[in-house]
Amino acid sequence: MPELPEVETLCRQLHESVAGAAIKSVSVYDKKLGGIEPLAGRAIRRVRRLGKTISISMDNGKSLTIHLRMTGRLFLHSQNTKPPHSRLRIRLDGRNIDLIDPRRFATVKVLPETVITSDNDLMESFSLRQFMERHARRKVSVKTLLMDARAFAGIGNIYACEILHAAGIAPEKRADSLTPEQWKTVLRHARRILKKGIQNRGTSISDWRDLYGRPGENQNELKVYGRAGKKCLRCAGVIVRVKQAGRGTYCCPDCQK
DNA sequence: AGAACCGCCTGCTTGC
DNA sequence: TGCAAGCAGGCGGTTC
Repeated sequence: MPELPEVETLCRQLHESVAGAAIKSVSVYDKKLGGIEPLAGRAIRRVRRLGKTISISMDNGKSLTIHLRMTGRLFLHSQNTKPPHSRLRIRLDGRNIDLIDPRRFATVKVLPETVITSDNDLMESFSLRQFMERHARRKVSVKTLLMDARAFAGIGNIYACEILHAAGIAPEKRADSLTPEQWKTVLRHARRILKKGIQNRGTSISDWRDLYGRPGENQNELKVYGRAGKKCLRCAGVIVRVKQAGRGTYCCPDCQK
């Protein structure tokens, strides 16, 4: 599932490959996506990430925004054939960007370009003071808070599990019970883990692929996610999988307190 | 107001 | 072997 590192990978690759290109046409293959206003003739200016959203800004002051949700991918290719589960195609000069999405949760919109200043993105600007004021006293679990898009941009289930394991904090621990020092520890590990995820072009635990169809390499770095029953890599414990707020959560009961 | 829960989807896994 | 049920989960909307 695409989280911050996966979406950042796609945005960097898109910007590198298609900035300056002109859109020839856009085809929507899935009615569920709804109508997209015409984009033919527009030139792509830049591609950037806003949380987990991909924003492709064009030369008319609007931006094509894509959210991949669970199983969405973008695939840049030059074939005429339609890949399985392709829901939308953006045609450029001799190249296509296909939105591939088996579960059909992804969303696509054309929105006016807005100057958005996010203050909750650990890879961009993040205000610790504002975070402490707004969220540190909340009664939700620390894992739920890590995955709350208002508190942190782009952190999903896999990276939340990894961050809490690295920080030695139990996922069900209440957010309001962490000291400022513990939050600093969490944020330090979060930055490190997200950065490494980007360097590794994402975590290909199931069907994640980058813009060119290549798997990422960050699955080799995972310390807890998907490792139920295996030995903890930090201590002598055994990783368990528990259900928390409806999501599979991996942690080590011995070294996460 | 804040926290918990629901439903959207479909491919894969599990159990009989 | 085959088929149905169970499961996965981001996030907007609804309910408590």
